[in-house]
Amino acid sequence: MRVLCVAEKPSIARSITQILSGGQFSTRNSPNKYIKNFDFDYPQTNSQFTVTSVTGHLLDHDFESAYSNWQSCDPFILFDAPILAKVKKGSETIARNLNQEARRVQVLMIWTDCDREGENIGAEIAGICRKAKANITVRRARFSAIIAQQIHNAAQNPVQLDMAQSNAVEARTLLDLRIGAAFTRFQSLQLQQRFDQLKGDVISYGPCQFPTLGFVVSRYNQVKAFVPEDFWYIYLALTRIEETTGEEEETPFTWRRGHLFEFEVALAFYEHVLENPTARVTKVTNKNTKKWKPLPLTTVDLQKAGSRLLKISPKTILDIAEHLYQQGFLSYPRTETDQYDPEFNFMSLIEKQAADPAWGQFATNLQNGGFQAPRRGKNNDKAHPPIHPTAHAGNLAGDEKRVYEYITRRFLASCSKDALGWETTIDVDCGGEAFYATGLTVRERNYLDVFPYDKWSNKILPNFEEDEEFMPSVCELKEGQTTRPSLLTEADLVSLMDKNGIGTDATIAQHIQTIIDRKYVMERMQGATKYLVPSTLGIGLVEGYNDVGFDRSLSRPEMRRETERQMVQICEGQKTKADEPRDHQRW
DNA sequence: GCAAGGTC
Repeated sequence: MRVLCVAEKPSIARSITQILSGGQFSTRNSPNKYIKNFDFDYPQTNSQFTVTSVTGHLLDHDFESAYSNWQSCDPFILFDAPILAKVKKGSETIARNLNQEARRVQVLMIWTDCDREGENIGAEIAGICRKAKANITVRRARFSAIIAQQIHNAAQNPVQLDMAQSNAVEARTLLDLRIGAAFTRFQSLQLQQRFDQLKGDVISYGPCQFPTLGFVVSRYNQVKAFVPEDFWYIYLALTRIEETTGEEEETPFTWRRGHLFEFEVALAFYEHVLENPTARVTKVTNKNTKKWKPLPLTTVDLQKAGSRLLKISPKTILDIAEHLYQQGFLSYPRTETDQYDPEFNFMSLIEKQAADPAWGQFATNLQNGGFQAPRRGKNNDKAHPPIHPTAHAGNLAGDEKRVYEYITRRFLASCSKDALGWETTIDVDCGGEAFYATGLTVRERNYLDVFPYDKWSNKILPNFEEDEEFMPSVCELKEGQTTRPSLLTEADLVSLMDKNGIGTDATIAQHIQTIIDRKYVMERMQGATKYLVPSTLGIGLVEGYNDVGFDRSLSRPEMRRETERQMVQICEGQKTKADEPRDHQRW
């Protein structure tokens, strides 16, 4: 029997081939320069296998040409206009390869990622192969990690494609196109007519880009509407001569009440303290504490860290990681998974870092007993492991080097131990009011030695005994003001989108780029931090949609959440894709 | 000229 295996991307085709063939295979070129066809015998199922791949989705959706002219077609017709699926521009060679290979086999086995998009890509592949060979048998291999035992198991126990999941994706695809095209044309034409300065600009609407814009505008409005408030607090401090250094050291104590917004009340407390100014130590607490090592790295985390620590935009970070992946230095950089498979081979990867001049010694220490299995996060996309270095890269430069370094240090840190410390809390009573001071002694730095991005340092307190009394050297009623919230940073925006389900790990950065390209949002540097500021156009669009008076504005994330919920319903068989567009036409 | 989702 001849079997054609099709993976979602070339790298997976190669891995599957390695495992199933045991390394004995021959390679043929395909009409596409990225894709190879691998042939070998698979005696376990008495078959001859050919393994190839696509590169993600093969099809693109668009309206029939009768609907392509913006002027001559009412945008609202687009909600009902027929949509055609055709092979994407640039993917013709991939489709031709499938066509040729399918003719040679009896069975098609789909090896796309085991997620919704993977199921849909599988259906696209099946469609193309069936056109080439109508009676081809279609099977689905299910695997959640590139591990020999799982891959063999998947090859020997194939299942069926899950058409419900595929249909859910198709429903979303059509919905996004209809809504996006209709609203984009409508608002572009309307606004271009009203405002000369917008002539020639596309004013796009998208179900992801608008909530993204909404977050930026909403924070901007909060900043603008902010009115600072005065508050008051009692500040207590004791100056002592530090025994070892002979220097004066001031130990500040924090008021347990924090700060108060009414001056008279704060003053009353303060006067009471002044009448009884002797401070008494009520309690000295010592306890072990630790600073947790970082979780295994996801795409969203990498983008946040990159923006915050390396000052590289989310889009650029992903591009750099992609390039490092293609060179074989990194695992697949688009992943939601923050837990490693129990069988993951950490040691062989740590070994590869032992040669590095900067962190090689740390890697060696991990090999010699310093290793501890990484923490397990809550997310698993069942398709890819957390981002980790797969080879040592010694000759990188510039931002590539910095990104690789962050990922590698983070990997080594996650394989190390939590930092351990000793925390001291001094509780003090003064005039009936409670104050406290906290000190920290770092006992074991552990992961911190390889991960300079986390700060945790000693804060030494002088010795205090329980029931000890002292006269504070400072006791003041201080005034402060609430501080204005800051504009949104790129890292904040990535977090908000992730939390609200706007976009995916692979697309969040693109949506941010889109609202910048559309001139809805500008980047503004303040010191070393990049903030996002909405333009007049961006603010106007959001205000416009808010004013329409829907209970859920199109600039809010709820609409996307609803689409997501309905996709889950399709996956679970409670709805069909035919329900979807009609539902949305009501508004 | 419109979207969002894969991946190169």
